[in-house]
Amino acid sequence: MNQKEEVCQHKMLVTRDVLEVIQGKWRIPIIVALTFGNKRFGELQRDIVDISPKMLSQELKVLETNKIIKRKLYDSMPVTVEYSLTPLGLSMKKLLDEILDWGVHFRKEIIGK
Amino acid sequence: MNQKEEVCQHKMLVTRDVLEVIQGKWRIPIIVALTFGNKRFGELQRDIVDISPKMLSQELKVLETNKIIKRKLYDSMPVTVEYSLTPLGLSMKKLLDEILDWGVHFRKEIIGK
DNA sequence: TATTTTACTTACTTAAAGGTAACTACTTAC
DNA sequence: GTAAGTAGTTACCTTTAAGTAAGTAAAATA
Repeated sequence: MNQKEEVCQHKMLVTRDVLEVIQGKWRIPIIVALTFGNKRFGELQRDIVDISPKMLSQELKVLETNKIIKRKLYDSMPVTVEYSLTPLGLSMKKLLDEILDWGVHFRKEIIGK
Repeated sequence: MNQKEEVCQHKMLVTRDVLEVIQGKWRIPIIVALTFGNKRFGELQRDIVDISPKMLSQELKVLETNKIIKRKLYDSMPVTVEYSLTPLGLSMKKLLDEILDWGVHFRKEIIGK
């Protein structure tokens, strides 16, 4: 295997790791929503149209496990929970921006404006 | 709905479009492989470890439909086919770089070096 | 004529992701 | 005591994604 092929193989490995973390219909939207500020369960459910409480709960857990988001419980009168991005989550900012940039570009090219 | 919420909703919409295009286990790896140069079906199969001809063929078709890659047939002695990135595919370079950058960062943080 | 090479396709199966609807637990307000 | 708001959970079902194994086609090579 030559130099170029080795670099290619390594990039593919890294890519797979990333995909495991961000894969699925809801994770990126959840992270994007949280870039607009910390939010409670109900707020996320309102912001992310069509997500069910089951999926939201499930994906929040995965993101927490991967240290992308943080869950904070306030034992106020009706219990409230606040979700926020961790430093690792915040470190996705540039990646998210590129997704959005390319998305806008893609819409113009394919979907046509 | 206030300004901030509208921006949030719009970003979420764009995100969903992007996810539809790059979703799945194999599409990003295929695109990454092609950033290393044009390749034939067999080469892609060798580069992308574990992909079956069925999945490769299927995903190449989707990427072609979305104008990310181009398929060129050479009617040489045993027929050969060359796949390459279109301008739209090439425009993903920065996005791919960010995926890789963040992936490297993520490995350090979570998987631990 | 049989084998190899290239690029797939097809039929079938399994596994993973996602959706739906109803329910839980706790507290406060009426 | 009943309803409403918080943040989920649970069981079940459907859909989609992915894997497996074998087969196809066309031409050149031996």
